[in-house]
Amino acid sequence: MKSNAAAAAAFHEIADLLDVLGEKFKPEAYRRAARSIESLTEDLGAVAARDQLREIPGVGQAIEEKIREFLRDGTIPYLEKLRAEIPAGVVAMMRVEGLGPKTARKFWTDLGVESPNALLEAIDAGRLAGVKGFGPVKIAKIRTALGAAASSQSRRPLLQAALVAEQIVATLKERSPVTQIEIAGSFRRRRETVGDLDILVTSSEPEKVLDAFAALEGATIVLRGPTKETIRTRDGLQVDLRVLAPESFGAALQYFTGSKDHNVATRSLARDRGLKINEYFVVRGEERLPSSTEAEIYRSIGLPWIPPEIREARGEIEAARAGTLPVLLEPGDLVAELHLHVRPSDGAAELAALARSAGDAGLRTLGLIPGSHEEFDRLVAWAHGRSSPSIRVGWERPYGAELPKFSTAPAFHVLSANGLEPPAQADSEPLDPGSWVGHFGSDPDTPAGPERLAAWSRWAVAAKCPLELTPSPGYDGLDAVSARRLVEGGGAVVVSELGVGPERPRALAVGTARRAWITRSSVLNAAAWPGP
DNA sequence: GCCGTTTTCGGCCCGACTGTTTTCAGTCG
Repeated sequence: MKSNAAAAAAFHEIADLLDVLGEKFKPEAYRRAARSIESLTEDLGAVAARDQLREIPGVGQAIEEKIREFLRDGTIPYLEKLRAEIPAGVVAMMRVEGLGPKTARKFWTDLGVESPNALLEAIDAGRLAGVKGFGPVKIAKIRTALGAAASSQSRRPLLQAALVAEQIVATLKERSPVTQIEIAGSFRRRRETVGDLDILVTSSEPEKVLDAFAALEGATIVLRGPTKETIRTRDGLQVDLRVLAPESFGAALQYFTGSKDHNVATRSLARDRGLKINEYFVVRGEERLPSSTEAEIYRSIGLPWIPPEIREARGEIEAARAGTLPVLLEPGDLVAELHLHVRPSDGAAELAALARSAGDAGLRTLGLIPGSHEEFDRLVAWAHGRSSPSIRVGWERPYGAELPKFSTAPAFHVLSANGLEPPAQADSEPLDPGSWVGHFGSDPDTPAGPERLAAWSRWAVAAKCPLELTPSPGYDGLDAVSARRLVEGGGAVVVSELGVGPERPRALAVGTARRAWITRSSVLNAAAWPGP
């Protein structure tokens, strides 16, 4: 496998192994290159063929050579050497909560402990007692973390995190004196998966907010200081809360939204202007510049405000500087929801309510998908002549499956990839007009990997077939990197929030579209789309 | 290992928090 994702994985692994060796700056250098490669909208092989690997941020001479080795042989000798030197379990130990490279290395070299399991045995055998730096509290914590490491997943799908986030924000607003509240981090950037939630608040009574946060149902307190508190929810999601002074809110929001690479770039711009940006203020010498809003932070470095979804150091700083930031898709740009499944039990009253919600949400067209032939006919009859919104009845079937005979042709076709790879030939399958492909994962819990999504977007460019974005990027819908690849190639997307009721304001599918630098002109169901 | 409209060498974010250590090291974000 010589995909971008596989190359990135190799560099991430090199970084982890170098961490164990105690290298100070190399791991970050390899990680930076890995992140750049992950967000590349082109195949690494194509970039190498043009001899432009060095243009990838974070790729210099040494990493360019390793990329070429990888593309040629599928392996990197340097990585092989490191693997031979360091047991894989030591990296796994480093991953355990509260353990880092120093500790993992110490256990390995001083105690001969080479894996999390071996560490557990060593603790039970009392071999950690008396080791310098490891008191009873720390040992107990490690023991707990070892138990948790096996069961808790690290990152979870965006949608799942959104449900938790909404709940927590609503509760804090209701039960504590918060003035401003915002979720920062990768959730705000609408990454496909979220590792933790970073909640920022301002309040005149911080203690009360911290208390309310600690009292959230099912919460376990991980740590609590005067300005910062961390809990773990019942299902294992870590949530950080930071209480800030209002004059620092913009600086903190910018700082904790990231991404890391974006912040490195903004800080370097600040340095060029004789400024420093930290999580509290923009500082010129001793002077604190206004830092209560993000716009002020960006203004101080001569930039317009940059939408959080594209803060990934993938050209947004340059675009902001040149005044060419894209006008990203907004929820209000969507004039149609084209992916709404109708339940067999939905009678005329329920359908009318759906239509009303859609109209209330500002939609001009609602696309309904029945589950059976009979329902199809019933819906077509019901939909006839309706307007504001007008109703279209479509059909969903696995990609490649034959379309059943209908008395009236479906208005649109959702073709489910269902975990399959795209056909090798773009034109192997004649597509009905009004077709697009979605459901890339094999089931709701299994995401399609970046390789498969990239393959579908390559296919879609050639086949001139739109692909679907949903609230579960990488799972049922396209991820942002592949979506950007698709529209850069001239392709289009259908943005489906999969609902018209209260869940619609979440706009997670729109978030993914924004992350992919998508403007409304590439969106089939947005106002400005030139038409099929 | 990467990077450079102040540097091709010398930087690379740094503050909060915890446990243990009596002044700090490690982790985390």
